[in-house]
Amino acid sequence: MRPVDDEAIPPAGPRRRDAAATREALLSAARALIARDGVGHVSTRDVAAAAGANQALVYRYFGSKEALLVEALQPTEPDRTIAETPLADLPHTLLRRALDPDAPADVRASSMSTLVAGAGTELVRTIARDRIHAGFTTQLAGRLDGDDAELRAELVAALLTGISSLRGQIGTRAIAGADLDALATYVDRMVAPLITPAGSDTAAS
Amino acid sequence: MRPVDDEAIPPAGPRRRDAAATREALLSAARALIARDGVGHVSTRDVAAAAGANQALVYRYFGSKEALLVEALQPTEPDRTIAETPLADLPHTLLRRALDPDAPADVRASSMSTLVAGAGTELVRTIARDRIHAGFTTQLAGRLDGDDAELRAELVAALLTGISSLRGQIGTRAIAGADLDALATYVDRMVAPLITPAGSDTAAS
Amino acid sequence: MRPVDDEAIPPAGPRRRDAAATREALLSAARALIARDGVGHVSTRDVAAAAGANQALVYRYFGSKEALLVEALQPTEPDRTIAETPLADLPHTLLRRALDPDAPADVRASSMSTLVAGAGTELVRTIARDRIHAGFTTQLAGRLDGDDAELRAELVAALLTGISSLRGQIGTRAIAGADLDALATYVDRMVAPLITPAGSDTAAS
Amino acid sequence: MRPVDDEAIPPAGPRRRDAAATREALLSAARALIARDGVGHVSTRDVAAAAGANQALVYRYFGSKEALLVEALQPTEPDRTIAETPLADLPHTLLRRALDPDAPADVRASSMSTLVAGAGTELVRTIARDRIHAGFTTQLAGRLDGDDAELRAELVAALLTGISSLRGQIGTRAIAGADLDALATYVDRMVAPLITPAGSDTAAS
DNA sequence: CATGAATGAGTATTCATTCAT
DNA sequence: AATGAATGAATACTCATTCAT
Repeated sequence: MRPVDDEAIPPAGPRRRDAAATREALLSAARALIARDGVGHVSTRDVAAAAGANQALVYRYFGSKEALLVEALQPTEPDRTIAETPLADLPHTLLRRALDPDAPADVRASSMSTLVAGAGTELVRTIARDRIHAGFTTQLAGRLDGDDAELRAELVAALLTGISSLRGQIGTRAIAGADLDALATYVDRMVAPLITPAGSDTAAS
Repeated sequence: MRPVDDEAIPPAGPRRRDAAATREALLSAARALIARDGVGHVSTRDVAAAAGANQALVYRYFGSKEALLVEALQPTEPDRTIAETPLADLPHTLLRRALDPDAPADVRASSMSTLVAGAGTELVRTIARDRIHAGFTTQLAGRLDGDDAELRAELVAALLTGISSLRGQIGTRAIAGADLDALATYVDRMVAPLITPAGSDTAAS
Repeated sequence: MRPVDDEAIPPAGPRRRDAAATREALLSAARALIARDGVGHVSTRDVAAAAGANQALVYRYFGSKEALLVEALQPTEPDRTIAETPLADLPHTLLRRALDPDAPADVRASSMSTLVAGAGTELVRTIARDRIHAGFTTQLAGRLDGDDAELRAELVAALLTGISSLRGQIGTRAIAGADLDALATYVDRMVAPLITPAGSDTAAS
Repeated sequence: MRPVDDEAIPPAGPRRRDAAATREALLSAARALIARDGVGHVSTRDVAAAAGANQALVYRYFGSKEALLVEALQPTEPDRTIAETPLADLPHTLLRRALDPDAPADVRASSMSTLVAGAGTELVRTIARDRIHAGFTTQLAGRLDGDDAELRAELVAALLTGISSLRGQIGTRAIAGADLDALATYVDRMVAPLITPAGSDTAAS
């Protein structure tokens, strides 16, 4: 029932007398551990050790473990993809972003599949919900015509979340093994009925 | 699955001197707790209490907490839905099964979204993977014609997993609020490109 | 700022597999430590160590450190002194009880001066208040005639509390060095105006 | 003295580059906190914050938390009451001084009941003892005729200490609720046998 | 002279697990 | 077959204190 210990996260060298750097080191250690073991499995001790810092500094800089995690789960830079990508390109663009295995730890730590995997606590659920609401329920839905725009937007999120969970967390054979282009092709087809102008077909079942 | 205390799980009466029954009581208590609080939140003490049994019996009968959970996460009866439902009806049928909030605890405990939410541990990941392999990668893929059958089958699983996560765990506004019929309609449309005889259109993008 | 380490409390030998005895050992260790170091300075670890028991047993048997302390601060047997001693003998009788240096740890742990010395926490304040209310404000006052019975009764408590604080905690030269008989003589004289039938003298100042 | 948050202690503005003033600010903050929360509840961090100073300055100026507290617990100005008040007026005069809730923080911080309530540590015990020795065992006793002068003087201290503990710390019903005049009347009567020229009656019991 | 960064030891509490009965 | 006692390691968090700038 313990998380994987492969892919060890080496303790960073001591980063003496530099508050900003220490804070960042803690955050970044937290993200690495979250990405590797899941939100539910990070302890302040491990974070401090991985950051090469004293455990008490977590409280100096963040006030509580929870506050540290909340900050670690926030994406480091705002994502304009949903706002700016042409609708037709959106599905596979988002997919590639979500599945990029070379993404830095902070991106992986704040990915949807990481969040869903840590959905055992209200904290994480809230963060995940807010992120979907902002990106999909609000932003993407605003770009969709026709009925049920919010629902259709969230279904895009659901598909992407499901895929990244199966590929990144669970590791099912076909999805984990597929190449991105093949996946992108199918995702585009599945999403097409949601984003193409609904027109008269909304009523059809 | 959110840790709520509303829906209390009453301690079962003492089940003295009946090994099989005690074992079963532990399993069933574990399932109820998993369904209510998530895999990551069950303690052997709570399970024992809910089963009206002694905590040490977990070890007598299962050897470890982990082993108990593994068994509790297995579905109690084989599901013939994937094998027997006409392909065209399969998506919404599976969706209704996955989202039924009145399903018995053992079904909810072993649901995909419960598993994904507990994906912080290798144990749970393995169980989830095996279940998708059996139901989708193997069984459903076997019923699909054309290229990439396994991948297309797993994409159905991904969509359903994503939807039930967002509805049952995260609680996003539109998906959590939608009525099942509306959801089913859209799911059918999304899945259609995957299960309709692919014919010549597999190559088209 | 650390309490005295003289008069070491030896760790009791392991008291295996006897719940009642272990519970009692914890209580009694707690009382010894309270009597020596004050309520504010007992840690669950020290109590467990002094009791020769595991720290977790504090929680098994008492639920929390606070609950253990509350129980440890309770007198072990009800005191009928105030109810049954003739009024004229009461002051020196109570004094002797309060100052007996050979009293067992449980009596010393629950003494007024110990409580007052730990008055930094609401918990201890409440216990002290309740004890004085029961013994003096209610019981003794009920036996007093004339005006201000409650106040006069509490003044008896105040004097006794003050004396035992100065003798037992602070250790002032004269009070700590005095023999009990001399002390008793003066206490009787001080208390006399409070317990003698007030008659017409209440008005006099 | 009960840890209340009502009566908040505002952080003083920055007191830059004035060693003496900073030292004084720390002392005075310490006194305010002691008076409000009790000796056992002051942390160097809180003191520093309340003084608007850096926590490390506690060590620069005092060497240790303990040394700061020792100094904070000393009365700021010598009290001539015991030396100069006519014996007959002394009891109620001292009582009013001890119970004045509007006394400045430094007086309240160094009051006997505050000291007794912090008697869990040797440090505080020593301070309390020294203060009683100076004021009562030596000074007051010097003004008393007859036998056992030191003991009788300390008994006055004991009574006053007891009363202020029950009124200010424990809060027993009658003593905490009594008005000062009533209290003073009874205190005078109790103390009378101690300070009136004892003459031949010392032997009588 | 003053600051703020860093440290190590301490706190209460919980949990999976084993042992004796 | 079952019970309840006991254990050890882990967790989040706090505090007095020291060090480098």
